[in-house]
Amino acid sequence: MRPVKVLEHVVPIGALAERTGVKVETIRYYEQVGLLPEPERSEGNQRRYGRAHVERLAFIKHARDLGFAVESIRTLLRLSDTPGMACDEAHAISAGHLKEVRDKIARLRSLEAELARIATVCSGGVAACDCAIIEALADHARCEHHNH
Amino acid sequence: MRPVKVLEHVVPIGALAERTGVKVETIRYYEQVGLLPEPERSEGNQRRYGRAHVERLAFIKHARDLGFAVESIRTLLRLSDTPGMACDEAHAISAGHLKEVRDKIARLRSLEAELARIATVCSGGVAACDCAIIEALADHARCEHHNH
DNA sequence: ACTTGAAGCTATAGTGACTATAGGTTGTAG
DNA sequence: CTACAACCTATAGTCACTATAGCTTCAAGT
Repeated sequence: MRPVKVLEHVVPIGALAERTGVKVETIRYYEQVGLLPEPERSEGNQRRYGRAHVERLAFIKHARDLGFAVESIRTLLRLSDTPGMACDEAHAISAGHLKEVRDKIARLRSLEAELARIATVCSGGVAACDCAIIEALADHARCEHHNH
Repeated sequence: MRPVKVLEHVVPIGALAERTGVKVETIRYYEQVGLLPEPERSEGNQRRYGRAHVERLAFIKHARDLGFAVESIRTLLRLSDTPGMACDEAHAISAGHLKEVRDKIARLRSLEAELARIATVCSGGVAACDCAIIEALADHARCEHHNH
């Protein structure tokens, strides 16, 4: 049996990137801002990640995909590291973020309606248009979008 | 009749900010990046804006509120400055932006569903939760959100 | 053993669209 | 004439990366 020189779960940064779908540069960035702990290094000073890093980075990736801010993720990670952790706080972060997402959706729907209106004004051919889109943008008074 | 020292439509930057709802710093920024032309200056080197500036800044504000990128606005302004302008191009920019907004809405709705699911897992009391939100984030396999 | 080339390293600057700060000057009302 | 708000420039900071330059290390092939 050959000596186990490289454990299956000890991987360089490129492999970690491939496994988690997070870019190499982004991984180094997460380390820099303290989201991902500093890993061991090879003799030649290259990063070597273990199973714990893979899991932690997967957590971060999933949370980022869901739109959580890095600051929120930092808190969530801290909570998950705490043994008898405060579930309330995690719930609050999650609920707060859900509210933000819903607000953003509402705002975008309002924009969508206004943009659709503007876009159709000009679709009737060159005759009516000199140019209706430009005019719609210039003339706020005629705007049905009142969020602002 | 008193001499018309200050025309009603020649205003300092603060008044322009108030009229358009754009912050003073942002106005200077727009000038810096070439969206808003450099205005006349007072003897003491302070900016003095005329009616044209008010209108142009209102256009920019409206377009930004609608989520157009500064780069798109630059193009739209160029088009609106052209006499026999290319309405097609304005229409394309507008339609492209509408598509972006719709894509963004779709993505956010997917996030919303997943977040709502995660948030409810934990709402049944402390018993079931150690902590379900953290677990949901850690365990991507159980995730119903498949955009990523 | 040696070469080559991909993958890794650090440090720094750039992105978009502002926002904030420091430290100075001007305009105007009392 | 004195306060003081409003203005000025220049520079740095925000967020979450992304890109670049100029190196070193690793692993596979000859």
